[in-house]
Amino acid sequence: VAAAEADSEGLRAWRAFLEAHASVTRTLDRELQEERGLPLTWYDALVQLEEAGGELRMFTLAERLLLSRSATTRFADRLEGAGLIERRRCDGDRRGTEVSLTAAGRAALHDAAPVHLRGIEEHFSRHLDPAERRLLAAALGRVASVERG
Amino acid sequence: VAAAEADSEGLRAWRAFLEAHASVTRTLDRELQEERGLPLTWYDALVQLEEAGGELRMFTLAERLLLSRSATTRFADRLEGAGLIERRRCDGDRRGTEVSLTAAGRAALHDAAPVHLRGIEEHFSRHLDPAERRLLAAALGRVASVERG
DNA sequence: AAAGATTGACTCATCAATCTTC
DNA sequence: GAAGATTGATGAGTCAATCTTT
Repeated sequence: VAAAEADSEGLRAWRAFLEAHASVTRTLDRELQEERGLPLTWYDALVQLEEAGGELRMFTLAERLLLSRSATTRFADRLEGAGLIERRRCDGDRRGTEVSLTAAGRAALHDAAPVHLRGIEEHFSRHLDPAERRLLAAALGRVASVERG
Repeated sequence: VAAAEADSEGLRAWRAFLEAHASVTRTLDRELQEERGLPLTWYDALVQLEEAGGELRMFTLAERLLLSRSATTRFADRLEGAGLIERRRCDGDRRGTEVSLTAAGRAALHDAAPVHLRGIEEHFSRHLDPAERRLLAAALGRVASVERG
């Protein structure tokens, strides 16, 4: 995903942004896959569940993972097949499905976390000085929150 | 694609980076599609060709688009089917295939460019002041170039 | 009828194997 | 045999339609 012809500073920032995203996410996915056999998307799902206290509704999981509902259904099929999560009909509202981490899911997450965190440090944070980290967090957080809404 | 549990500044920057990427690229793709009927991936391919002087080998196009060779073959099939590019056997080395922009391809590119550039300005650059733009371009350019290898 | 989740048809990516030319 | 490109099988995402529960 590149950009266009003119070369304003904003456009240069955008292109660098795209290139950095592509190269770093590919590297992180490859490392996690090779060292722990876990795709980055699976890791993300486990993180979301853990941060939510171990349990989420399909609907909410879809939002957090930036996936469509149907993609989340199929994704949950795979994670459930691998024994990392469980599905359960909601008690209050039986239209809904609750997804929760299994013991194996928690174990996979804790096994993978150091590799992933090391990767973020090594392939991303390490290239930024403290001021740049703060600025990126603030500036991109602003971009994300405005555009999400 | 989210990240993990600890909340160092580097990790906060990484999360903001991921969120910003997801929301902005989705918006840009949707706008380009709605207003010009062109997927962002197609636009990118046309830009790469134009910047290369209108002609590239499949091999090189694959590298620039960060796609596998086979994905590039199928992608070129679609673009060729739509009349935006042409394939031609290389003169010097007849193993290779040269891809070039057609007049329709150039027209589609020039038709789409203003929409895309406006989108980058509106959904990305606008949220950054001049100093932030410079810093992002420099810092992320560094990340990308080191990680690209 | 609307909300939550799933399924069907389709698009687009990847790896491994194959074909052609060097 | 190796390089460039393509094809086959498969994985994973989307939208539209469907099923169940409210």
